[in-house]
Amino acid sequence: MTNEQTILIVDDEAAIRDMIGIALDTAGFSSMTAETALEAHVNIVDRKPDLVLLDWMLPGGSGIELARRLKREELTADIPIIMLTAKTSEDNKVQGLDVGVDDYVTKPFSPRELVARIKAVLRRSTGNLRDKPIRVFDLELDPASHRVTLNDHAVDMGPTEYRLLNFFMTHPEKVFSRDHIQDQVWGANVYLEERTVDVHIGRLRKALTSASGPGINYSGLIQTVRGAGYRFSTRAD
Amino acid sequence: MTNEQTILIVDDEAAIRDMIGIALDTAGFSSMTAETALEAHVNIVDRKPDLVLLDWMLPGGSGIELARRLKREELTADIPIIMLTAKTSEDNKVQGLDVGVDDYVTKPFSPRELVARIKAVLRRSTGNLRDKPIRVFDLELDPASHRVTLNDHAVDMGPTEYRLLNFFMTHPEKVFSRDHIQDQVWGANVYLEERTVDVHIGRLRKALTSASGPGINYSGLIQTVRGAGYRFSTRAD
DNA sequence: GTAAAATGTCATGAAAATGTAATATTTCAT
DNA sequence: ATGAAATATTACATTTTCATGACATTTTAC
Repeated sequence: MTNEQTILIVDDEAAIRDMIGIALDTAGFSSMTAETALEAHVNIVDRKPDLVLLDWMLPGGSGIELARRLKREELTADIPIIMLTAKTSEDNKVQGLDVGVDDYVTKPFSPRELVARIKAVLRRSTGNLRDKPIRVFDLELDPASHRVTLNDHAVDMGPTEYRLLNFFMTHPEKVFSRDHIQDQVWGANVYLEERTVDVHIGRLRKALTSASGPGINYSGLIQTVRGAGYRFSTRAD
Repeated sequence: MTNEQTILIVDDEAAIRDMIGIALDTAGFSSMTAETALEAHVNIVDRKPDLVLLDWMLPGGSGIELARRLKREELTADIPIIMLTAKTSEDNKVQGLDVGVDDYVTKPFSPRELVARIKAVLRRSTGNLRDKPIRVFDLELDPASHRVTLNDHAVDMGPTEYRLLNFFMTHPEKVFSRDHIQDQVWGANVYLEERTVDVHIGRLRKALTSASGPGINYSGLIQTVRGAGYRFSTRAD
């Protein structure tokens, strides 16, 4: 499947994980699972799911702790979280939403309800921030259509170069080390040669160059910072 | 580098401690070791390592206990912990690990994977906070973008000159001996000719001069203190 | 399945940065 | 003024870092 969204299910009961997994599968999502907060955290950092279903009542009360932590760290703060809980207490809700959790589903729930909530949250979170096109001069990256255009002409590049450019355009005027770029673009704990980043930077520059007209060359936006990494900047190098 | 990061290895097997120690050394970390949870705790409080590698199978199950304790105490809660676990023998016990540990690695692991995970965790925990730009008149050094500007024009300099200027701008109005500058800019355990500092001072001054307009020359901020060293000062020499 | 596209690694050469030594200049006490 | 000491500047060999093209392999589209 082309662009299936991935949901991470975090629950210590296998029966619940299976049930949810089947429901998600039916609804056209792919899913992965974790039993513990630790396992979940590693999975999230490594594989960046589109949404996390998180059981409130994980052993050791670590569900809420994990949620707080995910929202605190920049790398994971954008990933929507739906909390699952058996309790209907208002306290929990307040506490959970306070942490920045996106929604809240109480057990027992129907698969249909769960799927509906998931879709709603995904729609909301992708609709707000990530769907807005980013524009720098005549260079535009449109997440909705997954397209990059320069002077309204499509810029041809591979998926990795797209993610790279997307990361740069959403984090302008900052240096990033090759390691950091790997974390953001490839996912943490993917072991690549450091130079691989260079190669993709080169490919991105080339794509921008061949799309640039005779005027300014947009590849100049991707700047090499010797000894430090790379930087996306509109200012002269 | 200015601050070499220190990793504490906590494992009861000497062979594993040695192996990890060598791997870390190769990767440019310095390391210290502890055999028992008690010894580890003393080391941590005493010497504040940047990260702890903790075997959870310490005698008496004290590895988990130590992790829990470290995360509970405010003084040590911010120190990242990576758990070393044997093969997932008893999943039930693994759940007890949900104490806020940052990552885990299952034995046997490759040194490469371990180092990559350590770097990733360190990036996540320390990379978030970034320093604010420092400005002196029209000279600005911005750590986030790793850039020096003078009247909004980029000042071109090498990495060493950047570190040098960064050190001076964060420690203005004080004289520093060449030795002290070496420690701060090159690192404590690097031996250089004393005159090397002079050369880099010269390069920094030159960079500032060629970026300065016809008005005041910013290289005057880097002042020679005969017989003592150098000083960064906004006051006339 | 097959062809095209994408990906990651390596080798190579170019460019930049670095540290040292040699030489030039400045400073200061006398 | 003069010479010694301290610092500045220059030149250069070496090392480090980066860009790029080639290539084998994997993934994707059809």
